[in-house]
Amino acid sequence: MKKYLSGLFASAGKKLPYLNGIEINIDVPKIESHGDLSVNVAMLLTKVLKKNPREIALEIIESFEIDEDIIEKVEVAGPGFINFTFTSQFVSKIISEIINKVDRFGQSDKYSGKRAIVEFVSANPTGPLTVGHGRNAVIGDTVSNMLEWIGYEVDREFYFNDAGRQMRMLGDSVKQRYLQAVGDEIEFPEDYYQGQYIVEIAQCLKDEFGDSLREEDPEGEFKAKAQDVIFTDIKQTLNNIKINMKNFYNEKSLYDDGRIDDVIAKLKEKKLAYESEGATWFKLTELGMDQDKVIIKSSGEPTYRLPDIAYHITKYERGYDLLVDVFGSDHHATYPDVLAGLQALGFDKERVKVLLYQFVTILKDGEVVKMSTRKANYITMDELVDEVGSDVVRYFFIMRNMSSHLNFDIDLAKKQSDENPVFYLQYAHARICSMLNLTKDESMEYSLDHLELLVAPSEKNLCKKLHKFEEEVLFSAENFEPHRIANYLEEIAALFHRFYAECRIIGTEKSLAEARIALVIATRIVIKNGLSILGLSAPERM
RNA sequence: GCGCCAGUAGCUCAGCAGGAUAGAGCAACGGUCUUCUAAACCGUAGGUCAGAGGUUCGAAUCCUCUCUGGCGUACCA
Repeated sequence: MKKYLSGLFASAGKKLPYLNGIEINIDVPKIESHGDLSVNVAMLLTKVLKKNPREIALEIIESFEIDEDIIEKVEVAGPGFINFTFTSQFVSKIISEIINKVDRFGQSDKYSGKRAIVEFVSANPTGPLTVGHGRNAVIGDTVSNMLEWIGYEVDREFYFNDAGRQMRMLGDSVKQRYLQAVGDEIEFPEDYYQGQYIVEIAQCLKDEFGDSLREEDPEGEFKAKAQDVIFTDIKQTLNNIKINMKNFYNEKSLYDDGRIDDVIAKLKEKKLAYESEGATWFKLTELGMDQDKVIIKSSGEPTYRLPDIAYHITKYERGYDLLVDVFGSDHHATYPDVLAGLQALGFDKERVKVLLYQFVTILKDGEVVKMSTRKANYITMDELVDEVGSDVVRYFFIMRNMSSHLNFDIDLAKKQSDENPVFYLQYAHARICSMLNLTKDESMEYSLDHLELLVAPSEKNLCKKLHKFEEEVLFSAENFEPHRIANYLEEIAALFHRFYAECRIIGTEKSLAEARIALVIATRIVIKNGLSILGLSAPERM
C-alpha cells in the first residue's frame, strides 16, 4: 500500500515541482475514519509555499491520477492531512502474494550478498549459563535470524577466554574440591567457585585418576577438565533454546597467531602506545577520549582491550560487512575504547554495531533474585527451560525493548494460562490449523478468485496488517529491535481472533467461504514466519 | 562529580522514523460457547505520559534543566 502511494506522489511531482526532493511520510492513522494511510506533506510545505495547508493538500489531490480500483477515497482532513482509503479489492490482494511466497513471505533481498557476524553470549566457561545470560543469548540469536530475513548471510560466534584470573580461580576451586574428595580435611575458601558442579567435576577426576593428582598444577588437569565439562554443558544449554553457534573463538589463539603482538607493534608505530609506570598505555587522549588506558599491565598481562581489538580485526579480515556485538549494559564504558583502536588502525568502525541491553531482574515468589556465579547463587537456563520450555523463555527475553530493564517473573512464565502472552500467539496458530483441518474434512478449498468479497472490517483490518509484515521485518532488522516482531505478532493474533469471532467459514456462501479460507491460510503463514524469526515453535494444536 | 539506560493505567510494558481523541496484557467489574479450539471475543472502569522550561501549526516522541531508579566511571572482563 505504501509503495503505491510513494509512486503516486512521485508522479504528482511532475506537475507540482515542490513535491520533488522532500520526504513523504506515510503514516497509519490511529482512527479508522481517517482512512487507511495518511500523509502530512501539505503541513510541512506551509512555510515554503506560504499557503494554507488545506489549500496545498487540495492542490496535491487534484494532481493525482487515481486508479479507482485501488483507491476508494482521498480526502483532506483536520489541519491538512491527506487521507487515503484503499479498496477492499486492493487490500485483500496481499493474500495472493502471501500464499504464493509461503515461508519466503516477509523476506527481502535488500542485503543479499552481505555477510554479518553476530557475537553473543561470550561467557567464560566458569559455570553453567544462568538466566542472566539468557537475554544476551536470545537477543543475539533473534537478531541473527532477522538479519538473515533481510538477506544477510549470518555467522553466530561465541568468544571466550580460557586464560586469565577467572579461569585460574576455576582450576584452584576444582583442585580444592578434589583434595576434599580424596580425603584431605581442608576448608574450601569462601571466594572460590561455590557451585555444586565443581564438586561433581572433582568427583569425576577422582574416579578417573584416584588420588594421583595431589601434586597436579591447578591450571593443568583441573582447569582442563572443568573447562571441558562446562563447555559441553553450555553448548547443550544453548541447544536447548535452539541456538547453534557456528564458531567458538578462543582468545588464546590471538596470542598463538601473534595477533596481539601485531596490534601492539602497530599502535606503537602510530605513536598510540607508550610505556609508563611499568605498564603499556593506549593513548586514547590522542583519539579524542578522556583518558589513556592501560593495555598491558605491569605484570605483562594484557587488559581486555588489546585482545578485543585483535579479535575484531579478525572479523574484518574474515570479510564481514557487518559486525554485531551483544553486550550487557555494564560494558557501555568499555567498547568505545575498542572501536577507537580499530579506527586508529584503519578499520571502519561504522561496520560495528554494538547492541547494549539493560539488565534483567529475576523475580521469584515476588522477590528479586540476586545472582552471582562465584557464590553459586543463581538460576540456570537449564532449570528455567526445564520448567517452562524454550518458547516461553525465548519470548520473555525478546518481548521487551532491549534498552529497557526487564522483569522476568518466573512464576508468571511458569503459568500455562492466559496470563502468559506467548500462548496468545501460538493459540492463534493452533486455532487456524484446527479450522483448516475442519474445512478440509468438509472438502472446502481456498480460492483467490473472490478476495474482493472480504469487506467486513475485521477482514480488512487483518489484511492491512498482513501488508505490513515485510516492512516490519525490514525495519526491525535494520534498527536491531527484535521486540517489534513480537509486538507485531500480538497485533496480528488479536486481529485474527477478532475476525474469528465475527466471521464464520462453514455455513457461509461458497465464494466468500473460499476467500476466507485464503485469508486464514495467509494469516497462518505470517504467524508461522514471525514465530520462526523469534525462534518459537508454531504448534498445530494446544 | 562525569557518562549510558530508563521513568507512560493498580502491576508488566508497547507507542518515541514529531501528527488528529495516548494503547495492550494482567489484575477488577459485567456480558458471550446446543454451530470452525472460551488459552478466545465484547463491554465498563482506570492517565498531570516523573516534574519544569523550550523548539514547532502540532510533543509521550526532539532540546535543556531538576528529581528518582539501574549500570558504569580499574594495571577485572
